[in-house]
Amino acid sequence: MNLDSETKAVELPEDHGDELRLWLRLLTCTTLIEGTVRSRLRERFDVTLPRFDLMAQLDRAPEGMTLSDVSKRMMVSNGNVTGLVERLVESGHLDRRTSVSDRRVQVIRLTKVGRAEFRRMAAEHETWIADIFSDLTPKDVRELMRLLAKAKGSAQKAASRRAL
Amino acid sequence: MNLDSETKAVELPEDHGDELRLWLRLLTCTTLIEGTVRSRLRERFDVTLPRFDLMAQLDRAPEGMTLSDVSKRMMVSNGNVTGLVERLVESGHLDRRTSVSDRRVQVIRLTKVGRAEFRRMAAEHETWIADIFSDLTPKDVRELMRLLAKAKGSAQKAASRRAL
DNA sequence: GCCAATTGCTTGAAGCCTAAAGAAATTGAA
DNA sequence: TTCAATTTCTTTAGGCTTCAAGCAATTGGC
Repeated sequence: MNLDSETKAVELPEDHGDELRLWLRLLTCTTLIEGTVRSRLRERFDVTLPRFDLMAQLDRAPEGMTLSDVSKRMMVSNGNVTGLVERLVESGHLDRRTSVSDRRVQVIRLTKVGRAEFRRMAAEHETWIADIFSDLTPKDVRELMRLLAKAKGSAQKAASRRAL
Repeated sequence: MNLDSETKAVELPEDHGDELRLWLRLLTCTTLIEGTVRSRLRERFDVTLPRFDLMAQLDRAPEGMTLSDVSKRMMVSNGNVTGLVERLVESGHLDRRTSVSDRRVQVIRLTKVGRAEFRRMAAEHETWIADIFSDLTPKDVRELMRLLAKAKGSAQKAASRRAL
């Protein structure tokens, strides 16, 4: 039995430098792309990224979504969604109504105008993303998808461990 | 000569769905991890993520940095840095002085207290990150690093193309 | 030296975001 | 039925963030 190795595990700090560098690189990539997308959305359509993201969620839900659904999907706070929705209703992109079966619940949908405008933006948005990743081969893309899925699973597990 | 393939390239929309899904997954991963780190920083040290990030930049620059340097490194606006620095000077973590050679320039550094506190936070922060990525093998980590580096390069090229 | 352009930073307006507290509606156990 | 617990959403305070406009200092071409 090797006492040293046991002692080591407890007393010596492990080397987590690689993971830290991975996190920083992930963050840099995302920040870079997010910034590009944000400024293009503003220049071309005078819309903010959070508004675009919210409309994207609703575009996939023709029946509408509750504010809680949106909050979970976008991984932002409830209060945040309340404000975002308020502004998008104000600008005529969203329709909001109280659920008949539960009067606490607000159901929101894209208006006709909102949907048309989103589709127009989304088409162009997709080409920006393709441009941003244009140096990656299809294999790179697949491999990144796979590894990020694994990373996501790992992060979710860690988050739920913490939540206890 | 294949006329069809030329026509296709111009008239038919290409399929960029994979790149879009990759972007969404990248964003989800980052948001998830960022949220975990933010709440742990708040719970354990009552500090915000932007403050931590700024201190991390300064920890690596014993000679100090100018606000512009910080702004570029953190990829945030100048005005943002002005406010962040203001609050961290106020709380005694940062020292700020006007450069003698150029009176427009503000040089900021960690104070003794700021550095000590950052080191304490950073040590724990590193273990959180390791925990978050604990399902990834060393090979996964290497491979992700490589592919993200490639993605970063691609995104930077796209951003500079756009800037013209 | 002069002054136009540039650089570094700050300010102000608007919007995004969180955490925490609170209001209103629903649920479910006794 | 009753009412405590839960759920859904809003509100508030504080901080983060961007963009655009503006001020002050420096630089570079003449």
